[in-house]
Amino acid sequence: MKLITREVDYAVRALAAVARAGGGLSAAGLAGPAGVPRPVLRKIMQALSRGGITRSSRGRGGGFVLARPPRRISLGDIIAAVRGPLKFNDCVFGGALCHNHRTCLLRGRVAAIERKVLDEVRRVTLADLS
Amino acid sequence: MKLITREVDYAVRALAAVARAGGGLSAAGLAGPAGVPRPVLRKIMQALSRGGITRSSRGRGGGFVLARPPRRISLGDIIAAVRGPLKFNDCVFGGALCHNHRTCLLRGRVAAIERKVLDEVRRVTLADLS
DNA sequence: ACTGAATGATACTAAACTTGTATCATTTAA
DNA sequence: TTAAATGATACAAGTTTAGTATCATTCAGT
Repeated sequence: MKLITREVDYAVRALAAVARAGGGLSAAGLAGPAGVPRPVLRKIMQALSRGGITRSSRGRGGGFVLARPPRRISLGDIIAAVRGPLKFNDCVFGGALCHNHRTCLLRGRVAAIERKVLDEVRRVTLADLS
Repeated sequence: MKLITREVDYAVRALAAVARAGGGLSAAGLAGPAGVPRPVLRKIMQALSRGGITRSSRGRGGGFVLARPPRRISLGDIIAAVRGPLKFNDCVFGGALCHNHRTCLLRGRVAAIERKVLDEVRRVTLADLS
């Protein structure tokens, strides 16, 4: 099971580069140094913008800047933007079939673990990763 | 991302049934009540036996029993047997290409989180889940 | 011995997710 | 007007997960 997929890894590297640069950086400018295929990086940067982590400016000379300081961008934010929210806990029986859904012992335990992981990934910030 | 895949979920249910039964249970006897396709359950039970969580007896009247008391079978054991060890941390660059492998900040953080999750899944036992 | 019920091992198919590619539309500065 | 950039979206390939099928082996009961 991967917590950090390739896309998350790319996203962290790209954001670190944006943070270092201070000014705006284009996807093309990011992809090269990071060793990431340009179209992939574009998709990732778009997801980060949709998630409110970066702000983009279009057109010639455009690019991406951080929407807030690195210390206020968490690994959890990045994962959520790129992959959607964490879900350790996909009930096999989808709630409909399983009457124990609310009381299921496994699910309760796993939900608790998931909350801890969420705490952890929110505690790590881009500032720690740059 | 799923910590609990369908197979792990099945495995927990099946083991809980074995624990309740006290005596040995066959895959066929387990699959029905749990609502799991029989061949799937067989594969899972085989994995659990290979992992030393259950002991099997073959031939007529055979089946599965727990290899040790429920309190000593952890969710971590079950996950490891069915899916292999947890790996949050698949380095994108596979170590060969990436010179920062040892110092990579992201990897260090994620490894720490992984250790915590390992602690957690080892702390939950089959006895808690039955 | 024979038979039927059971696991061991393994190969295969199907579905879902991840990764990477391609295209076209829109915006903006020069 | 043009070139450089993002927005949106559709598509293809690769990998993982889920489920199926088969044959070999073991063992109790007759």
